[in-house]
Amino acid sequence: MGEGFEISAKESNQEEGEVMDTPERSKNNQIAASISKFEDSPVFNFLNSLSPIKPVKSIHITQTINPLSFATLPSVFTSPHVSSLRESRFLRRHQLSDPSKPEFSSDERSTIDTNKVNIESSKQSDEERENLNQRVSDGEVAGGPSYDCSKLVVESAEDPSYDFNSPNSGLRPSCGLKAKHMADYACNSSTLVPFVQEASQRGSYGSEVNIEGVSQVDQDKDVSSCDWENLISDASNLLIFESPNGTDSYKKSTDPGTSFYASIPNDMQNMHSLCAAGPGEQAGEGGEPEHLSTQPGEGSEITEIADSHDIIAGSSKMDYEHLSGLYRGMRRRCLVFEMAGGRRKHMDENSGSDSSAMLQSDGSTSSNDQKLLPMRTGNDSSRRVLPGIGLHLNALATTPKDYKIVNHDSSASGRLLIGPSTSVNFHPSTTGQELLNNILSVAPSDREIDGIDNALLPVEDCQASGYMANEEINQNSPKKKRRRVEQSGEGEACKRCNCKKSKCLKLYCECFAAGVYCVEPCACIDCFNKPIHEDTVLATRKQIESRNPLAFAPKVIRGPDSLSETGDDSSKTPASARHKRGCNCKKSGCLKKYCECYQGGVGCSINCRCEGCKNAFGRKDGSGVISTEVEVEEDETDMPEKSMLDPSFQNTAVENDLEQNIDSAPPATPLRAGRQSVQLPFSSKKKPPRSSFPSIGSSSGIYAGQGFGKPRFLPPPPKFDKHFETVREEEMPDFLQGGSPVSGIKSLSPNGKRVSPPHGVVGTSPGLRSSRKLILQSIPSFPSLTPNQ
DNA sequence: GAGTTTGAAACT
DNA sequence: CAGTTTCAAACTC
Repeated sequence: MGEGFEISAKESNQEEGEVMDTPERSKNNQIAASISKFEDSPVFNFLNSLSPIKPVKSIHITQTINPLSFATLPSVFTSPHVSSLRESRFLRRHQLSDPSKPEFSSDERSTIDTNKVNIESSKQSDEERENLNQRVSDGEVAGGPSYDCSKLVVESAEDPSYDFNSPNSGLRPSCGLKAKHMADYACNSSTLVPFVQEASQRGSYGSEVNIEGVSQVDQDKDVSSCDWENLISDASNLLIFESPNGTDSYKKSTDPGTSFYASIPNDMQNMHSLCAAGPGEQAGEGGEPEHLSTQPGEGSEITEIADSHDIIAGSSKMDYEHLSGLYRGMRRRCLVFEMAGGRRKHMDENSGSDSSAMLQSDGSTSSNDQKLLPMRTGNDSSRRVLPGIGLHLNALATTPKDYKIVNHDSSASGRLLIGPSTSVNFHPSTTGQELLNNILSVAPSDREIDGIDNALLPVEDCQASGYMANEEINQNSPKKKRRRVEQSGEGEACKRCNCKKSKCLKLYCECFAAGVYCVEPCACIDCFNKPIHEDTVLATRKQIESRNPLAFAPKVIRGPDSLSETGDDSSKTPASARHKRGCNCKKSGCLKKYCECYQGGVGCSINCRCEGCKNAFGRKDGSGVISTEVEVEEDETDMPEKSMLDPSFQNTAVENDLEQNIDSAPPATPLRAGRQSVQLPFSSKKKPPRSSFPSIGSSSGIYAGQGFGKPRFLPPPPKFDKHFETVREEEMPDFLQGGSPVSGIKSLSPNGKRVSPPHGVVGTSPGLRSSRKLILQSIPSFPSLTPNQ
């Protein structure tokens, strides 16, 4: 690994120049090359020794960590791309690494990536790009020089992909491939390659991972000494500690080259071919984001694998499709924002031609995801750097490269920034195949880039994502659109606005609020929320952020507790989630979508100033689920509604009910009493604790993640989907997580009824408990966040 | 499809 | 920070 990688790096350096290597490295590389011969055997041994260990760690770590840290991790990008498989291993690394990553990985990789991009851009002409795009669409991997990388990825990926199926196979082969590819292609993509390799290796489950880490270690150590034992011991250490760097590198690698996805493969076959490439890239690009999202654990890993696998294999494993679909959604969200940023850069660098480049690289990866998501994590590092708050815009501004163009084109409408919300994807029923179908159908033949703006991403997600797609696309009427969206369950991802006066540059605009560009389906007038007006959009976002840093942050925050504790339930149960600011409903009883809490599928919390809260998902009181009781009590009028609930909600409501075990109890506790009364949040069950950990349940901001150092993707506000919520938690932006959602954000006590403690945690109960919560929350949340970032 | 209601966002 | 206005979604007819 190390050799191949280094070699590639050298070559790349020649071409690209510079970036890759520091003098030390070059030396190390040379040395390593010489040493490598010797090392092989020892290294392998070393790896072998290591590999067993890691798996164990990985497993445990994932489980333990995921709940708390993962949310952060995923956001980090860190190793995510590596893959679900890796995650287990890297879990620690990620956390540890995250901090380190920025330095090491970000610098080198980012630079490399940029170089690549530039190179590619310079090399490729627009025509070539177009050709590539077409190829990609066709399923062919692009052949251009820049594209070579993609090929490499593909090839290497293939093995891995298969490996995924059979974990055992493949590690070394992949390595060999890597080396070859690296040497042969000597593409700028060197970064990519490593990444791919890693991905593939990881896919193989691990031993490979060790290798990677080892390779790095080897480099460092080779120079100094040949003592294998020492190396091994060191390596082991390194693996643990340094691994982060490795992960970083992976991330980096993924970001740059991989960042670009081919827009969409038309055919399954194409898919397959693309998929072959895809794993690497996807893993690489999406990988981070994906991982971020996926980190959750074994299950996540599996899903990811499945995704990659599916994509890669093209295999059409239907089984995985669903999962993949989910992930895709996840990825998209994440990707989107990242994309946005990355994309823009990319565009800038490439001078707009990027799309092709992106396509190429992406194309290779093109998997369903790609189609769906144009996004790529792209250069996470750069993004990470961005200080911005999590706003998507920020992310965009900062990380132009990431943006991907979704070419979708058309059919759909346009381009959307992918919203976090692609919640649709998550919907169980449709997900996989539908998405694929949609995607396929949608196949973006067009990729014409309007320009940089376009780069931003047209997200297909809405359309692709789901149910919505076809219908929505066709339909223009805002109402229909909305409803569809709701029905689809998507909440925000595919939002369609109908703004008349706000120019879609205010939070009134759902699209804007979600960090997404308005698309055709939108019925907005005078819309400035389009790629063309990117500058304006970004500026506006900044202004809004300056006013309220969390303006674009997910509105719904999930309590970590729920995650860890409740586990399944928590993820599902809305109860754990809370609206960051809380609602202020006066007349709706929090039983209609007017209520953001209700709309987000979460219960009202202390932060809420609502009157007569009947929120079926949970009252302020913390009475938790409530539902019926409350409703019964006060709302006689509302009752019908409750039962009815919005169609869109029904699903969620049902789920919630199941999860929450809604108190069907009619008795209604007087709404107010419950609410205000502060029934103990804790009493309600999980709420208090949940609140304590702020996890973001839904997120409105697509971009958001990036803004904060890490590119977290805020999941779209899942207004309806709870699935999202669970996922989101993981995805939650670090900052969000760190701070108690509510507390951190704002203490709401407008009315003074309830004041969230300063730090706010969300604490449901005012009073003493709140204090407790604060402590707990504050502590866990922040720490976790920082490390990753 | 038009009009009303609602509550968040924006403004003062 | 509080009150008011603006806005667009949600809802109703």
